[in-house]
Amino acid sequence: MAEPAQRRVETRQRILEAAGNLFREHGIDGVGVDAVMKQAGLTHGGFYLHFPSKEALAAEVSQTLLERAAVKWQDLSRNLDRDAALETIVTHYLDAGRVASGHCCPLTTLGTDVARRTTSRQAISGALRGMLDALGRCLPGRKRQRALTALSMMVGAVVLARLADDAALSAEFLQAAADSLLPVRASRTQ
Amino acid sequence: MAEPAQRRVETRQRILEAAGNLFREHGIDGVGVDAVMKQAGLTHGGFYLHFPSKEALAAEVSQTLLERAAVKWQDLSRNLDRDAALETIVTHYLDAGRVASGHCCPLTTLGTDVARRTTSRQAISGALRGMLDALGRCLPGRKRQRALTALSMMVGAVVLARLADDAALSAEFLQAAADSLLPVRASRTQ
DNA sequence: TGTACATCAGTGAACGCGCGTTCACTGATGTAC
DNA sequence: TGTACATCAGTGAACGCGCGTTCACTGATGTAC
Repeated sequence: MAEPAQRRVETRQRILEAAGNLFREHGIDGVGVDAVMKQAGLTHGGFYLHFPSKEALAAEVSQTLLERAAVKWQDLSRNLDRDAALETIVTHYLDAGRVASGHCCPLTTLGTDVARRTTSRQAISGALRGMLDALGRCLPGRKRQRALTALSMMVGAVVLARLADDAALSAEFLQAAADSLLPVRASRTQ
Repeated sequence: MAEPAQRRVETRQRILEAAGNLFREHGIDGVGVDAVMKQAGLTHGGFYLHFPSKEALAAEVSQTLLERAAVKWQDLSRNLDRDAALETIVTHYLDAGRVASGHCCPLTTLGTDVARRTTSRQAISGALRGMLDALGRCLPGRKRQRALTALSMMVGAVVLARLADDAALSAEFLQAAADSLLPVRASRTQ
């Protein structure tokens, strides 16, 4: 069966997925429309049946990825107890494999790209607020302050881990951030 | 007098300076050779008298800016007492005006750009180590661990402050990081 | 059930703009005599 | 001191490639009769 409308939605989704991976790995300016379409198993001409421009795709990709992360954190922080939620969020975020492969948080890979484009700045702030809320729910004490510094530390650690050419230094950044954010676990993690 | 060799060096320096500012503000891919040369008060044709390619310029710019920061931190950490050095480094790094104007640390504005280019990754790691050493010298206790998390937090706070479209949220990130890193001052800073 | 037609996602050649790079030329400065 | 020449940083027109975008066409699927 697979009625045409359904098929169309699936194709669009494949393009978004392909772009999400490629943009995070090589940057928005580092990937052409043809590469995205090839990755999605199509040819470049069909792109404009699904998106009005590359810029629009970039905006939707970063927005979608960020919202997905924010929603996931919100769910975790509501459905697990504090410590378990925090540990899940932090260890997943700082996972060395994901960082190395580029499948990591769009804040760290597209942050500067997106900061320079006007498009969807507002949606990004919304996602940021969602992430901060979720983190605050998992943290004791001065929640707002601690959520702000925790998010900063996670983002910075991933940015720096990707920047260091040396795997050992990369790992140090990720490990130090994890130990600092999950003090109880610090002793047995390593 | 101003012998020609001297003049040549100065011109080259002007180009580097112009590129440093423009690249940090708009990204490497967001600025053309012609824009850099115009900012330096020249026309684009002369660029290749000073640099073999735009890519080479980008590598030298990021390397120079990072080394400059690393050296400055090293000097501060050696010539001031601990608390004063730390306060100078942190408040300067997290200065809201500099962040907003784009004259901030190249780690936060060129980080992802540079992470994707092979050029000069090694020099960058060198600068990172220098910054970590300097920070460690200003911090008590487990110096290495604290230097890693402090640098991560500063970098992340600036990245997030630039990403947030809302000035209040921006300021929150910078303030929270400063308060966390300079606990003694926290009460009187605000 | 079979044939003719309509729809539309996808194809791939072509277009055109932006930008990195090249090159013949200019004009200011320094040197030789 | 003045004139002729050499040097070379800088100019700006031109080139060509990459890439975003367009468009005439294809071919598979669904509908009418």
